[in-house]
Amino acid sequence: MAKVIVHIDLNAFYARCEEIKNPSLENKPIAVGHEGRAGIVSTCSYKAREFGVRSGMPTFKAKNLCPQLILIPGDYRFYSVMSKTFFNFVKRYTKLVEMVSVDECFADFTEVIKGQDDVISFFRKMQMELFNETQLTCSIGVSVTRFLAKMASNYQKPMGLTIIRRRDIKKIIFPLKIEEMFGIGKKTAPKLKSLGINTIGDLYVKMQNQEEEVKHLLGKFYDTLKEWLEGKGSDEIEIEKVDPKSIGNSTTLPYDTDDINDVNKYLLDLAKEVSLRAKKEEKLGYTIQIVVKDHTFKSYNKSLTLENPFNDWNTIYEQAKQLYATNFRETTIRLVGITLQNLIDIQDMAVQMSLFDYEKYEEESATKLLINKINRSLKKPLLKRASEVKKDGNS
DNA sequence: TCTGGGGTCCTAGGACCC
DNA sequence: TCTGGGGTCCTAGGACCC
Repeated sequence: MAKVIVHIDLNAFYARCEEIKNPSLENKPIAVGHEGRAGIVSTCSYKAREFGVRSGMPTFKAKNLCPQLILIPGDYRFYSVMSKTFFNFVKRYTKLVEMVSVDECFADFTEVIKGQDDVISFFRKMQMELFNETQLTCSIGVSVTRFLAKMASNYQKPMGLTIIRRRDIKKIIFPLKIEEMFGIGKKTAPKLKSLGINTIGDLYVKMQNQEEEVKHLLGKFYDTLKEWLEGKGSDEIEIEKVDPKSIGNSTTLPYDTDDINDVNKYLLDLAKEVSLRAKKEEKLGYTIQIVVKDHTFKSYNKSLTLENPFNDWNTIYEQAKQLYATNFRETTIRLVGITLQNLIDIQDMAVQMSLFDYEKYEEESATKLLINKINRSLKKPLLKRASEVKKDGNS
């Protein structure tokens, strides 16, 4: 029996929040984002979109398109409160809710819908209820898989409601432009177009006629896409919060620079930020990665995996500094970032060691990492070498 | 005055072990 | 003795999403 999978998307969420805070902004072109170097539009109102303003657009460009655009700095605390209100609202209907980001969720309405003879009216009522209680507007997509529900919520905005049954795929999904397909971005779309694929339906047809060509282009993704288009994609809702796989921070510098001392100052701030977040999440990481964008916007990653996991700012900073110095000393850069990867739970680590050892380990991890590094290079047992190195260190 | 910042997942080559 | 093949880990880069 098919499930009823719903995707709910809050329309122009940040911009709508600003309108709720200050109703005089309603029906005006507004955007959340900051001015100046590297300022971009985070979200804009539908009025602003009429002028061609889009999210991700540099703010100066948005201003050019729409001189009367009202730029508002983000009030992320307020957005977070509104976001929680939204999720709590959905959870009143079903506990099977998966939050995908601040402004969207998947939910399993299979049980809720049983016995409802007018599904459309049911979701319309829900949509109005959300609006009346919170002033938030949303688009709702109802289908049998996550992919189709997502495509459905995207089909009509704002305040859209779209139901896609399996038999509607050809009618609703296939005529859409290929770039409107979830998972196809601005790199893959042109490649598909060069094969004569302009719509999602074209893609599906080519999957039958020119299988090898399309497969070569899409790799492993081919099978996933095919399943999606046949209505056989995943219909599972993940209720539990997913464990982060990495924790990172990055920043665009106020000016391009090749001064390593300048960069180190930013690396220090980033290291502290990453450390703080890792500790809050109770995670340690084995791998540190730095990311750099040069003045032409090309990005580079360099990473390093250590023997023992860590999350103290000191180790993060020292390793990042090292990675930077060995790879980018001569580069003029505009952005730098640090990411901690290969994460494990602190508990898992602490259980293996005694708590006492763990606390000590945390304090000394920077020293210990160094010891391990030396040990590895000498290929000698840890404890023996550690005592020797300590002695050396004290002398 | 081009292009934020947070992520996830995939690919591919090389090192290394057996 | 100069050479196979499988598996895993590490690293770098790229595509995509919100």
